[in-house]
Amino acid sequence: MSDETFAPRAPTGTHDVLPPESWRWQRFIDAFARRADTFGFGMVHTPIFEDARVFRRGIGADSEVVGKEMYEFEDRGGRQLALRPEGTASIVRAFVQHRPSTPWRAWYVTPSFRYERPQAGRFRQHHQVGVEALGSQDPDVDVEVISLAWGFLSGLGLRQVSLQLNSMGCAVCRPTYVEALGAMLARRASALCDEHSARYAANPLRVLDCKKAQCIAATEDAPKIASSLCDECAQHHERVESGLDEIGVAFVENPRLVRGFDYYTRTTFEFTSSALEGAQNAVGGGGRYDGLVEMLGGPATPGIGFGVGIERALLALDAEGVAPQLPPAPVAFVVDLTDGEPARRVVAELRELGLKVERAYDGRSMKSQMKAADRSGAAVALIIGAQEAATQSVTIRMLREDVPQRTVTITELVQEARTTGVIG
RNA sequence: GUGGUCGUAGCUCAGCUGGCAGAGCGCCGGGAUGUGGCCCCGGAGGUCGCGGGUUCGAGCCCCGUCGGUCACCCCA
Repeated sequence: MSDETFAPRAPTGTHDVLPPESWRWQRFIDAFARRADTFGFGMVHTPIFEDARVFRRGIGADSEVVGKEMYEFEDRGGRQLALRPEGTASIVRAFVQHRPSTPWRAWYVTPSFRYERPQAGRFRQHHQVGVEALGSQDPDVDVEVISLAWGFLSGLGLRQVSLQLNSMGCAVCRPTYVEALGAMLARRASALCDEHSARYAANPLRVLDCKKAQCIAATEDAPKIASSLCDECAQHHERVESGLDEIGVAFVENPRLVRGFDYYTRTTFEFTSSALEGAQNAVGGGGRYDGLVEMLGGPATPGIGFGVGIERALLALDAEGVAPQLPPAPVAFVVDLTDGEPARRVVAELRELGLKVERAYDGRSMKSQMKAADRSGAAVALIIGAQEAATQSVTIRMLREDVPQRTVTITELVQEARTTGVIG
């Protein structure tokens, strides 16, 4: 592309987040951070790229996300790296590397990359907040993790979100089930959808998740994983369910819920919004991954976590009509007609008190500055003209209420602001 | 990867069977000399996504291409 026509844009499927939208993001992340902290999770940062094997091993080399959608590249040193396609594997890699004492609880906020065709609610770079709890297989941890997600989503104001729950079994009981399911699918291969009639054998579980009418019909009476769980898994699942009942978190049992990553064992769950039309209705999901730490070279360590998509959750809030909160307006806007030191002093001293103060620049006309003051949403305009500058004072003009304006010295203004926390 | 749809001012869009590129909003300036919103006047701002083709003439028709958007698939 020649320089004359070079007009850069954010790459396909990526987006800039500007005010006021960025304010919503900040609030969203803050709310999650506070809630995660009350549950004892500490924030963890990991690099957004990893040795590609970190993702390939745990998520599954033949999974959609790793096999077809991962951003992979070779760096200048010949290393095979990949941009993070989901949050869990990196955290587990960090756990294996640093071996913190267990139980270990981490929360994160991160971009996540998948090479997909963008559409409503789906991007090549999206963002998630999430948690991972490592080192315990207690079903109470499952319940806590799920209730953290649930409480967070409803705390945002979401009402049309439902929780779907399933158990994927473990290394002991799942193979038996998958074999039985595969055998059954083999007998009906011709009844499956085009894609799965040829590929069901690679991962029979995925067929259960297929939304095509043929597959749904052909698997209607397929064996349910719930009925082939081993005793330990069945007991674990029951305790998760009763725990959720106890604390009043409603869920629907969905034996067809199969998530896209191979590392899941036992508890899996997904939060879907009925306010989001179409297929992109999952706002969050997660599950237990009792074998993942070992797969990444660590000691046998159980774990469970979830991720919530920031863009999806905000989309769901919009769809439910939850009004976004606006950033706070400045408390004062300084209108300066003298291009003088007093205006700079007022702005600096008020900001030093922690007050949000704005002003105009470039020596604009008073009319222009007053318009800017009004548009800023400030409650008060502090006017400094030749008169005020000469006496080190400001004229306080209230913009939102009908009261006479008054003039005070800058020293008085700052003193008043210091004691009352407001101006005017 | 497949398909639908749309690309005209910063934003939202109009532009007739092909004939001088427009509006609203926003922005800047002004409306008796220091006062915002409402109103009035003026101004800046465009290679009509890009490249070919047809034509006396293309924003409009044809082909290609890039991008946005929506859906399939998959997922947050």
